[in-house]
Amino acid sequence: MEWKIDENLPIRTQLTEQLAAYIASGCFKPGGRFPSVRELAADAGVNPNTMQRALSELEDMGLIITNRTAGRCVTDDMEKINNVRKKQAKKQVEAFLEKMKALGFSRDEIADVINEAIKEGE
Amino acid sequence: MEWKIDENLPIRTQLTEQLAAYIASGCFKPGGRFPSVRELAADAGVNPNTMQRALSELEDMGLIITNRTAGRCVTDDMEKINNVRKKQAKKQVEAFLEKMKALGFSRDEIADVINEAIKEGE
DNA sequence: TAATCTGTATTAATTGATTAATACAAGCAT
DNA sequence: ATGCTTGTATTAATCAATTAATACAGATTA
Repeated sequence: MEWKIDENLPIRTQLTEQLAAYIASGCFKPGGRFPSVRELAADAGVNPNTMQRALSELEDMGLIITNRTAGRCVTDDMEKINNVRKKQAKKQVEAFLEKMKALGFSRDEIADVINEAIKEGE
Repeated sequence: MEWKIDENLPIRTQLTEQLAAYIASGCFKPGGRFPSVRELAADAGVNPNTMQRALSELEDMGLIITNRTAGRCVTDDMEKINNVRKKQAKKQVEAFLEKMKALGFSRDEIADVINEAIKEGE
């Protein structure tokens, strides 16, 4: 499992976002077992308390289900997962466009730059 | 002057980024007068100390020049300004692509979504 | 000259996030 | 039944960012 944590930004937020992305992208199977708080915390090199809060947020989003003593599992509600995926993507797109516009990029310029970047990555 | 501050993220970083964008996009004329620390701080609703640090970062980036007692002015080095503009844009593009990939979006999907979003805004 | 503005520096207080160190109750497997 | 793991809760400590309240020196301006 891979973690990209920027020490300068709130950790809990990043944990939530990345775990949500892992679920949304199918890295965690819908309906499948979800790792324990302590396991995830150790893996991410983070305090269990912080991870616990991130998981609470994931549950609020409806992405995981908690069984008090038997651990957690990923929701099997594919519609919910897809909704979260779309919502997160929309959020990223909007934030990106806003920042590019602030830098003075026109719509056309943004399209050019992004298409160029996508090509380069191949 | 417009400020978009997310209380959950480090303020100084956001101030620096937004001011850099204002300069990069030409909202502040190259070579022109730059507002005082106190003025900017009051306008942004932020502590002068925090704004001061943001301005220090802007100076480190070479975007503004400080005249100890006569205030500051924007650099007239257009090349420097353009470099910063490109650098910031690249940073935004890369961060955006990474997050979209984490959500399980393919290159084609990303291209579709972004082009759609650009169209919609018109 | 006096008032005002500039950037800068300093120290303390405050606030929030994160860590740390536990503890507890419930389920599950041996 | 015993030991293990689970999620959860609690309290204190730590650390960094931000705010607050000043102060100072130099330049400008009226």
